[in-house]
Amino acid sequence: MSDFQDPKAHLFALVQTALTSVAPDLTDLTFVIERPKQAAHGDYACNVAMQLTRSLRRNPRELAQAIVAALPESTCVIKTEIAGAGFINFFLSSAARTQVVKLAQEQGERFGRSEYGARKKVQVEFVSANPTGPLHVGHGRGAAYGASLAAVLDFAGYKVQREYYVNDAGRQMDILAVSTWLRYLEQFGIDVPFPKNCYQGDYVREMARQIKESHGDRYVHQPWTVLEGVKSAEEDVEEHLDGLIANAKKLLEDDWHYIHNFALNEQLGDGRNDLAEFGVHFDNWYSEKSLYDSGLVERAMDQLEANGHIYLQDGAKWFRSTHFGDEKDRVVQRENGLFTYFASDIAYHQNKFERGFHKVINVWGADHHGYIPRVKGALTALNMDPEKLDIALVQFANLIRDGKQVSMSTRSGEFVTLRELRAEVGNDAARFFYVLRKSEQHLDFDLDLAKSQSNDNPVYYIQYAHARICRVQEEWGGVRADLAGANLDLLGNEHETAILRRLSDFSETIENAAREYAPHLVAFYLKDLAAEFHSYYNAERFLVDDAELTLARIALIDAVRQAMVNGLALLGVSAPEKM
RNA sequence: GCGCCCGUAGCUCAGUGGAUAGAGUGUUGGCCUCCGAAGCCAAAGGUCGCGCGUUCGACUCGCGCCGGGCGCGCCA
Repeated sequence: MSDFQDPKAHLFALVQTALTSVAPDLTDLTFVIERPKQAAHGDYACNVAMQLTRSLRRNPRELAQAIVAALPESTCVIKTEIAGAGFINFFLSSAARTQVVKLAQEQGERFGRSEYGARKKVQVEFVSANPTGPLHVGHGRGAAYGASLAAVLDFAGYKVQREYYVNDAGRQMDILAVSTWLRYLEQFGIDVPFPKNCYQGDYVREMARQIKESHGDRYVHQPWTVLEGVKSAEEDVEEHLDGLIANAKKLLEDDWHYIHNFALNEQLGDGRNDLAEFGVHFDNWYSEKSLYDSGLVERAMDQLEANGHIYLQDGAKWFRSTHFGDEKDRVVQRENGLFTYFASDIAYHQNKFERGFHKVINVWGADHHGYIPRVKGALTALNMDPEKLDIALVQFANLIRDGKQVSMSTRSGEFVTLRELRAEVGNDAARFFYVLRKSEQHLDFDLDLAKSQSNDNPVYYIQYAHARICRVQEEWGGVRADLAGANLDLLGNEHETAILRRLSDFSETIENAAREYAPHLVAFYLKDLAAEFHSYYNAERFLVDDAELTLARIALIDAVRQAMVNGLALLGVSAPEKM
């Protein structure tokens, strides 16, 4: 019976056996066993004869004949034929075709899992948005993609860690803290003009209000002290802001850390809740600040310097990334002594590698693509293998409302938040919509379309198929254990054959999605499966007078149900029994 | 200017180097006395941006163009 566990692998082995007599000298031949597009071409087709034709200088159809003649006997195969340019088409026995139904019964929620990843440790780092405000719809795409990718990798047999890199150090957090403080001062009538390059959103006012409520006027300072020695915003907006930050630190002393941490924890907590409601969870939240506190940044810089990849110019320290294919060298330590974001990022990636992953996968917005050469260069410079780092670039998600693009900017406060999006279209539709495009494709998220009680929305199409199956099974009234005794040889009409083929491809689809970092393949698979089910539903009745046939059909659609439950779970979409 | 991504039906998009390129949506016409019509069936719709190359075979790989998006800071 083990032959039937995976018919495709079985056929592959048969062909390889045949090759040992037909072409014993060829060792590095590549060929595939694949699903023909048309059912008339059999259950599987093999292109090996065409691949052989050049090296053996023989007619491909003749070679196909020779290979077919050399194939070992198999109860799996009832017929082979040679077609087209030299394809070998295989027609499987009923038992081989229907074994997937038994597999689904036996494996249940594990149906579709595989050992493809061989328990190798991989890390998926995603979202990693600065905790300086609510997550917006762009982050949503990274969240949905990363979560689905991680789930797919897990299902394909990898040991997956989901990580969020928290940018809790650096200037952006200082800007959030000073923004909060200035809003706080406003509540006491302290008139310090709120800079344009501070965070404008109402959530900043809300945090200021909370601080006032808990601590009264404790953090109030007079405007002239706040502005003392600060360059005017008209002169230089960035230096103006840096001056405000410096004064805030000086005036508030230890209280600065309170405000800073309060704002950080509020925003990080808000993002964490938002993501959890979206069905997106992380195993590890890695703090950028901890890289400094534990000396990892300095250690990484020292090692780069010891390896001779750092030089001094204009008072700053530069990493010679051009040596590793980058277009220019990059500053790691500024003239003022502060490390750049790049410096902590080098230490972070070094640390990731030291944690022993087989693959480290970063999900980044496509606008960061120019950043890849310098990070890989730094890893190379630290004697690490840059091939172990994969960057999955996710293209922009634009939001369309009333046929127009909505502008998004955290600083200006004009963004549409992920929370708002979820409220409008629902978590299921949002999760599914986000992964229905391959990551390299720009996504226009049409709010009006997604909002409209959408028959257009494919998630309903799939969920409806699932609900229909549940309804039929309810009507049937039997118990799932009865299905083990079904005579599956009764399944053979056009619709049943198509569904059996589709179900047999489930596990392989997951593997492909894992290999290509392409969870959208799962979404499209489920759409196709649902379409075949709906078509079957309309063409045939499941509950018929013939009890044996009924049982076989219920067994089949139960396997469809299982594939849908498992597949939708990977995408973070629910599988309701009623809609 | 350089780099990355995209270009497939009117529109939105799938398509591990294989046989006659597929869905959804839109248009037109059908299907509920029957397990849920949020469904199904059918018709119509294509120089796969253009050119050259590799290959037995190219939407798929390579090179060069054309068009669109994004990125090229001592920002993160």
